[in-house]
Amino acid sequence: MLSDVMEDYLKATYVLQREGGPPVRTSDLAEYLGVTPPTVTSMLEKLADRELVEREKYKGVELSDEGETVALEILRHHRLLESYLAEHLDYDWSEVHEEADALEHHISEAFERRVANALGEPRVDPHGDPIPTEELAPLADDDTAALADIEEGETVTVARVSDRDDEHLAYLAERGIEPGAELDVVTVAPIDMVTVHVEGDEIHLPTAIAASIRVERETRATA
Amino acid sequence: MLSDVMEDYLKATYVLQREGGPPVRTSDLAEYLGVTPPTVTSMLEKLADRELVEREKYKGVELSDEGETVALEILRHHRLLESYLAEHLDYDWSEVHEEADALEHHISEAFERRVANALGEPRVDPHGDPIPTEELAPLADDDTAALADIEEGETVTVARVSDRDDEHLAYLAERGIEPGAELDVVTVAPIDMVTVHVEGDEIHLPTAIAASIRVERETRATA
DNA sequence: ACTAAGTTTTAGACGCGTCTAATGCGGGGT
DNA sequence: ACCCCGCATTAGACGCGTCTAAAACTTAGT
Ligand SMILES: [Mn+2]
Ligand SMILES: [Mn+2]
Ligand SMILES: [Mn+2]
Ligand SMILES: [Mn+2]
Repeated sequence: MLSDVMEDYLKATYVLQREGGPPVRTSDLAEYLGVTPPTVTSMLEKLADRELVEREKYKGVELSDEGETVALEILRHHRLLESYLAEHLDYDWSEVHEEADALEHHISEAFERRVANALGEPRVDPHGDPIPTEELAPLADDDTAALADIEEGETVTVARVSDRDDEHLAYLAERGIEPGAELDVVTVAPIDMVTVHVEGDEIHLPTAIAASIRVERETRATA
Repeated sequence: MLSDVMEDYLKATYVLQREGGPPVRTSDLAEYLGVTPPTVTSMLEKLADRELVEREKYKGVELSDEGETVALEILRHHRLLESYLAEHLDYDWSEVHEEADALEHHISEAFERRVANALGEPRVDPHGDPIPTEELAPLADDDTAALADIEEGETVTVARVSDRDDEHLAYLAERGIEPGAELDVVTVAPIDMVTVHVEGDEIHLPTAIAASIRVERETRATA
């Protein structure tokens, strides 16, 4: 009953709302989705009519519970697909995103279930992002920090890497910076640069990239 | 560059052309695709403009070489997906068709390759239909006969079952009539019915169903 | 050769998702 | 308080894939 495109707007709104908080603005969605602002406005009207978002004109939009559920459903598809491609079809975790984006709107509930089952009901995808449960319960708040904000001398564990950019992902993959990796933060931003040690290697990361790596401070997650 | 819908028209044209020969008529496509004849006419014009079909007005349409290649590509996706779902995701061969139909337009060439590889480059799908090669070479002509046309007393091997109808498929699956099964044809059409023995069981098949089961007479294929 | 039946095409419309150009709103700096 | 500027919305258009209703063609039967 919802088009692919509507599902993408809802997913985008969810992601942006999670990182910037509501309301999500027209221009942010336009940029995220690669579309012009008037296009977003008209879609947002449609979504508001269907009560998938609450819209305040000129302010932006916030997902309704129903809209959030749709977003979680698509996110579950996306992340399950990424996990499956990586685990069973030999994809590298840096090339998995695009394929999942194309498929996420077209799989049945049966497919979702069987893939989840084949994977053993995973909780996180290859980038470290949480996979919504089958019941689509709201996700826990994110309590990680950006690598760019860590102090020199700290040791942290990589929790997530942004799946938004293939190039960055490939760059990090080559250097062993992936969810679960331990990082010693050596220097921060002598000039727009973070230097870390990982597995004995010294790696230099532009701040733009370091900002998209989320880390945990204590090793509390090694349960 | 081609829309999903165009791909579906090309695939449908291929299938109909294979079973009825060219030209494929507007109304046949309309019925096959569940769409009205004017809709087909307008799509066929578009396809002819792009030289994917040769069209003779009021007569019908025949695939160009390029159109056939597209059709084979989609058919390859479809049948590879069906095979993969059956083999690796625990689908029954009677429920595989719909999922493949939804996914066939959205997988990448990389996905196609990895799935083919995981399956060991299969030649036929779970319904016994041939899978086009990666190079999309034209398929060999079909030399099977319809079960409905077999004489009483013959023993035949099931080559293919039509994947068009879930209900029929489930019916046949339950009774062990699947590609590779040996059938003794006991009686033909006492009144619209074919009776066969398979694995010791006696099965009665309405002619409508028997017409959609393709069989081989000699056991020559047991190479 | 004519006509009726059936099929195909033309004509005109609609909803969707998108765009560009023009207009409208609203908050921050003087 | 006012003005500007940036952002958002409105207005109007377009291509796609679909439809219904009307017209045109084909063909088979007399
Ligand atoms: Mn998507
Ligand atoms: Mn991911
Ligand atoms: Mn299809
Ligand atoms: Mn099949």
